[in-house]
Amino acid sequence: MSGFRVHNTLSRQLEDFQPREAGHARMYTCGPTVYNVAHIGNFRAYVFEDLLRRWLQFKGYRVTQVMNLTDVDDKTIRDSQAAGMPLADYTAQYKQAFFEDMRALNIQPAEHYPAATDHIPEMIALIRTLEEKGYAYRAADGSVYFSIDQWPAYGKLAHLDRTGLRPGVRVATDEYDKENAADFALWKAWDERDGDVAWNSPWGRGRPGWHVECSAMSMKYLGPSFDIHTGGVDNIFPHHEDEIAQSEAANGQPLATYWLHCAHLMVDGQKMSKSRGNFHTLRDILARGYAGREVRYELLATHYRAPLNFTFASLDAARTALRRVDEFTARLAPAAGGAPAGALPGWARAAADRFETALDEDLNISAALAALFDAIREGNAVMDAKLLTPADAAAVQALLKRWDGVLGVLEKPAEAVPPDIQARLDKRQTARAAKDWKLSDALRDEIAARGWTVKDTPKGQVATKA
RNA sequence: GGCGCGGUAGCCAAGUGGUAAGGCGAGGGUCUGCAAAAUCCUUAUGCAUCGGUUCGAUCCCGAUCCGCGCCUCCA
Repeated sequence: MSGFRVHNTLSRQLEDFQPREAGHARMYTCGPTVYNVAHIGNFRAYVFEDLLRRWLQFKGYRVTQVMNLTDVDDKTIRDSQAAGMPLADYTAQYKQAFFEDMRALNIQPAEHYPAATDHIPEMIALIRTLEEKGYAYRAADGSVYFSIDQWPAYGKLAHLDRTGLRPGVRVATDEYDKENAADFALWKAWDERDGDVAWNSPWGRGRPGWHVECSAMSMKYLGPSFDIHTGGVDNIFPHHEDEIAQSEAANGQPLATYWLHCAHLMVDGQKMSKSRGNFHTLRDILARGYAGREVRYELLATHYRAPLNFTFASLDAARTALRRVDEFTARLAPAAGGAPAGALPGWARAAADRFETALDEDLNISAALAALFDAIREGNAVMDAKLLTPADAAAVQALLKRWDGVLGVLEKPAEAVPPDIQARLDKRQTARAAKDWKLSDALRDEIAARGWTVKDTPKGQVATKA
């Protein structure tokens, strides 16, 4: 028993997490299509996956995470052509932007970020295997399709009855050659809209279908069968269903044991998406003066399987909540005074237990944060009563650090005080020593005008960036 | 139509068959030269609606209403 239970989309049940290889968790997390800057709805999924990753590490597992970069598909081709750029140059800029945003959100890097265009041979090999085993067929135009009629388990993830699959409204004109409307492309024959984007293959020039990259790359980096596969709920069907069909038909073993899917980020009650145009990018939000850390908290604080309605009001609430965390840690440091950590005080021990119990239960982040804030309240009360020993304070500091290994949001990035602000702080300190309140207040106004806030605490002035 | 998610205080959000965590906001106290901040306390007789099971249901069962997602672009 690992104690960690996860909701598996396959069974729609909570299941105890047991990796295939003892002590090692292998996970594949569907990544971005790099045709544009990702929006924060996309990042909700990556923050969820980061929490999952960090929780596995907290539980003592070595984690191998793979996140793919989809750098060839209809949209990347379309938009690179519109920009008049080679595909690789066009996608490179969005790959870079993606990693910048991931850093701003304090998301730990995965072990592997394979790009689709670097794995065409692996995909061709997989398609050949499927062809040899009779799961794939070649259509008149040179495209290769997966035949779901040859794969009885089709629909097991989405819980779809194949007879109930309604023919899609959006059936592309070049898909008349399919035997079954639900068959999906493994290899797409080149057409003129693809321009110079094409690779040679046993079936002629063309490009891979969307789903096949994930099957080929997960196999390469994680083996034919691994532990966890994640993505947004919109990936359940068809993307993950198709991945399962391809991989399991080719390998004859389960692709992944656990399938975890996170709910959507909403805006005004509707799914945030590029096509709806109701999205915010991280850049936009940072430009409004919010910190990546605040956005991370906002995305993190709601359970991953519940829809999250994004508002600036809740981002403000996140900021205020984090300020409370910061005040507590700032207060704890002098209380500890560098003393060695003792045993956790009882109230902190209880909070630590609740924190772990909460995250063990399918990453119940709300209950874990409740434990955090209870600890802060009790810690403050104990400090008010001057009952916290340095050893206690050091132990609580260590607990917060341990928690932050999971949350990635408690530690405030240091703010360097610029020289002009520091000079005013020094002058103000002198003025205050002389009880020259008029000058002190004038300096405070000057500092405020430069975007900083001064607080007078028992230990002196503290300046923070507004 | 099929497969799903959600409806808990002003807002956000956990949770349990025995009487509602936490965050934000609000009100009050403490601290303070003033301020700001902080901190402590208080803040849902009720958990969409209607039935049922039960000694007892927000939590179990049934039905209904509302919002949202997927059903071959989508985290």
